[in-house]
Amino acid sequence: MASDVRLDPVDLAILRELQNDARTTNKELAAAVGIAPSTCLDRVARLRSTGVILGTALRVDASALGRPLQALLFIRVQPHRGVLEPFVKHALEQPETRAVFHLTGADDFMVHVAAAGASDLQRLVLDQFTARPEVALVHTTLIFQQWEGGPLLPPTTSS
Amino acid sequence: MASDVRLDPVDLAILRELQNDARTTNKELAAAVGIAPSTCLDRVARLRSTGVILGTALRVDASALGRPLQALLFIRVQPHRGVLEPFVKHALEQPETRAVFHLTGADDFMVHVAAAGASDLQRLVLDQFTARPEVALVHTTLIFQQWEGGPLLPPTTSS
DNA sequence: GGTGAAATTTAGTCGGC
DNA sequence: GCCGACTAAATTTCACC
Repeated sequence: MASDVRLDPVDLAILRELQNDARTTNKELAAAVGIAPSTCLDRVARLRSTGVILGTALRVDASALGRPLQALLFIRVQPHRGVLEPFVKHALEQPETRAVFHLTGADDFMVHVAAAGASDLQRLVLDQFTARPEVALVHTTLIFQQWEGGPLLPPTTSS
Repeated sequence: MASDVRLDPVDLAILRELQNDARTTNKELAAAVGIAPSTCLDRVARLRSTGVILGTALRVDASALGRPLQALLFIRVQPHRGVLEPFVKHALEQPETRAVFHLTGADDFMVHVAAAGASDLQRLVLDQFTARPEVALVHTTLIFQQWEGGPLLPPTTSS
């Protein structure tokens, strides 16, 4: 549903604009990319239906919500198929979990969490991860600061 | 600007709704949380002005945009103040970069990237990171799959 | 701080090019 | 595929509680 979609320069301009601010009105968006509002509406609808645009997410301040301590948990699980799905499910059920990554390498998973403080993080790691039977090892790293990259756009091909 | 903001149950309901779908109309949102549309507009505006809501981001499919290979780069830099800012700036300037994290522990930074393929990733790591003088070591891990967590909400306090 | 109705802006539809 | 006029629905303002 989302592979090899043809994106012309106008589509790319739309994606760039909306990634800066997904609340941009269709009218402004059309003016910014140089097409009529009705055409712009079609373009965005197509980008949605083809799966290029997956949705719009609210960016919230974790500190303002009382979760100022963010960390990465690197986790090794027992090498059996069938433990992966329950593990991921359990990780996603924790309110502190922001994202889960299944990785190559020595550590099987990385879980990005936002905790209320050191004691909350300690409880999360020990009770919700280390204590689980399929979890072999948890290594915790704190996040000092983080930055978001610019708009995600296709690689520039010289074809 | 964003610390110790008082959030009542209505605010939390608004945040939960909008994190599910940031395009929810104000009318629907008001109905969902049980207040008048105009009141709801005030609430959301306050959440924005107080910095709880930082913005709305478009979620795009990296594969659909021709960047199907995502990876984490763990990077150690020379232990001198003054190298951090230029390094972060350079990392964020790469079109493949999705996010940059400054970490505790042996590795100073983790850079989340989305590449067009193995050769693009190789070029990125070698030419844009390993080649830089302040970079001491780069360790690359591929991402098999990733999941997003649920809505980020304040910890439930029993006060 | 919350509300309901009015005024304004926007999204979304449709026939024609 | 793109445009421009039209309809429907939304946002936003405001006087009042």
